[in-house]
Amino acid sequence: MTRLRADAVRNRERIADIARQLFREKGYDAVSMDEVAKTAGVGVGTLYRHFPTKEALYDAAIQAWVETVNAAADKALAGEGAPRERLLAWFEAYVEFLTRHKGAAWRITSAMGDDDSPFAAKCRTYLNANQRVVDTLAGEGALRGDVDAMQLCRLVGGVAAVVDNSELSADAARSMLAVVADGVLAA
Amino acid sequence: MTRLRADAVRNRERIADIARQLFREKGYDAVSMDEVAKTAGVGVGTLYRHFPTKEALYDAAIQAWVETVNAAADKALAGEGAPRERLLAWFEAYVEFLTRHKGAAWRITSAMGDDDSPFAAKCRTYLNANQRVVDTLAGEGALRGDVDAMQLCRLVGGVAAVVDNSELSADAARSMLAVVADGVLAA
DNA sequence: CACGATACGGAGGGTGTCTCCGTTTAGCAA
DNA sequence: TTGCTAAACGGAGACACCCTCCGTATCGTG
Repeated sequence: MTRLRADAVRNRERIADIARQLFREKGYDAVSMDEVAKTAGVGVGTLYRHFPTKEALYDAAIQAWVETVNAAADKALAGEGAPRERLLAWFEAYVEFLTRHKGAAWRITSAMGDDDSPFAAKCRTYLNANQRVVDTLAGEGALRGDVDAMQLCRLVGGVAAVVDNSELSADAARSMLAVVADGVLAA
Repeated sequence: MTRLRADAVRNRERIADIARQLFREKGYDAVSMDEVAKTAGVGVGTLYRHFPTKEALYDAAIQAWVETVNAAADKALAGEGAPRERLLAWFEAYVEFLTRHKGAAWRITSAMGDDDSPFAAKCRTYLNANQRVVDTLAGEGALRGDVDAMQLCRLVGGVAAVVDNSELSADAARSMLAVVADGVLAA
């Protein structure tokens, strides 16, 4: 295992930073690899040396915020409110995560259950967080028997994708999430 | 208003037929306009004379089945069962419609509320059908007060998109739809 | 049958992802 | 410091996609 050259490390980080900004402002489709390269002041060859595909670059660009998802789940669950409030708090946090980068919600939710996707690692993290939520609330007897974490990922991810795509208001998102919450909570 | 030439009509129909088959088998992205043209035995210019964009061709290709959606809504509502059964029957029919062509569910659900989309007409039809379902069940006092048809289109469309994309089983679809149904039915 | 309006075909323009390879440079060793 | 080699760089260009343009062929009417 040979060390990475210093200039390579610098470039990799600058590229990921630039890409993060661009993707965040414009969304996945509206940013071309040429644009990322030009903005970062490197050739496209350099881009592809560091990130084998555009999706891999995207994955790296949106990496940082994924790592706080578990903390967010804990925070939502730790509240004192009724199960419904805590579940909704988690749902809203989850949607907020997924919609932080335009186009990410659908891409990630699409990749759920696909081990070959560049987003597979992120999906596992999300699935895990949802699993903890399910376990906690089920332990309190607050959920219907047949709720599982993957299903929740898909339901809430689907809502997030629609909210992101149609640029719906937070209120509209909340009322859709309330439907899902009421559907999984014990009657 | 001059008449259409006979060969033009023939070509238009053959193109739409071929496109329907191809899109249905492979999904929107995996079919190129060149492929449609070659398979139909025409030049791409002819394609674009009849359909101004790929999305317009897609819209035409999936047209036929849309026209039966109102009948499907009536049929689902006409049943004798409890509101929950009838609502679920409608949801399943709706998802079955949207997933009949790979990739259509997300495209159409994305276009909800966008009057400029090539799918705007389809969206209105779908919205209408959902509105009738909402009106009927609300008339029976079976729904929560704040349910509206657009929200339902988005929720069920989101589920359809995920089901289509991840090629989920009918059972998996049903259990997700049950969550949505329980979330909108009066407690 | 002749002729004008209509339709056809496919080369090619513009843009996107990704590859290939000649050139440059970092970093170590003498 | 200097020389050398493996690593990294840059950007031309291959390939695929959607779509346009215009010269050619065809329909259908007078």
